[in-house]
Amino acid sequence: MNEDFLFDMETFFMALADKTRLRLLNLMREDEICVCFFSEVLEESQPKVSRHLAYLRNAGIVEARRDGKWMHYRIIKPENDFATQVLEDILQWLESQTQMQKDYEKLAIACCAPTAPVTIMRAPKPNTFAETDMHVAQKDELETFLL
Amino acid sequence: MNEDFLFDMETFFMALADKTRLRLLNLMREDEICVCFFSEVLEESQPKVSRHLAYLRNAGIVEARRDGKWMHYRIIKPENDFATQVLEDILQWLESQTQMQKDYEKLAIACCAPTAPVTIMRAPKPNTFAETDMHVAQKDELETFLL
DNA sequence: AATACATATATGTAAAAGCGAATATATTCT
DNA sequence: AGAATATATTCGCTTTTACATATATGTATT
Repeated sequence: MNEDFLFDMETFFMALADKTRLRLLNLMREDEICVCFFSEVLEESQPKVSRHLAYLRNAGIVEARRDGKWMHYRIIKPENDFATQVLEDILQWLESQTQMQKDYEKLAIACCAPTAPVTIMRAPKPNTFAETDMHVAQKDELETFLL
Repeated sequence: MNEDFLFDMETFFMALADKTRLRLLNLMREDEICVCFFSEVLEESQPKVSRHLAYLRNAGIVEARRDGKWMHYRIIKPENDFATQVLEDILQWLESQTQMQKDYEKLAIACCAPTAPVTIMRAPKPNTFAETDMHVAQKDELETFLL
């Protein structure tokens, strides 16, 4: 599907031209993620996260899946093949950035913490971290990150 | 050079999130181009073109070269390797779009026209088209495009 | 140096995007 | 059904962006 009239480049790039949205994409790069984790990890209000996710969804970059009360968002392959290629490049790019790496570590630690913050206490963990046990080293990091 | 603090992804994508700027990039995809050609081909005012070129320049995507009265703009390799990769993908993407193909043809025809429009009469042609002679078929197209 | 022309910048205004707070909706639990 | 939880949407406001018009700057020509 490369019919250009079906895919709006402006909307696509506008969706990527925002730090919050790039951070959201980064957290989704391996797995679908529940909304409350975004809010917790990025330390942003729930409405703000929700609005930015809607923006990404309108641009055809992510899609949502309902799971009871929870909404999980994940990156999808855009309709346009060129967009898909660009998106893959961008995910690699994000992975290379220190800020994004920090966010991602914080997600990992939040998922593995024995006493989760209230906001995500009952929320379903991303599969990537669902089964992981926390190591001692990570417990130490927890202090640093969640303070 | 992939130090992320040296390269602002937001600015980069914001620069790409505008149709006028994408059209400008498309016209530059093979060669540097003089400002008055942009204005002529896109049928946009010179100040508007100039502002958008400044935007692209701030984002580190194009650079300008002065040639007497004329300013030539061309695409440059961004500082960041990931940005370079994305930019290459985007140029291919542009090339695939019918709107962009039309712009490009119009550039070719404007450069080859025997009686150039006033705005570009004395302007230096892009090298790509500087030596080209116009074919009969293109002369016919001229009527369609420049009317 | 004065003029003319090409390009750049500044300014005023309208449109759009972002945000927090409050509210609405959907789902589950009791 | 009603309360509680998770997410989405709306509203009023501020900030940003885009465009048009006007003005300034830089070259070339005279």
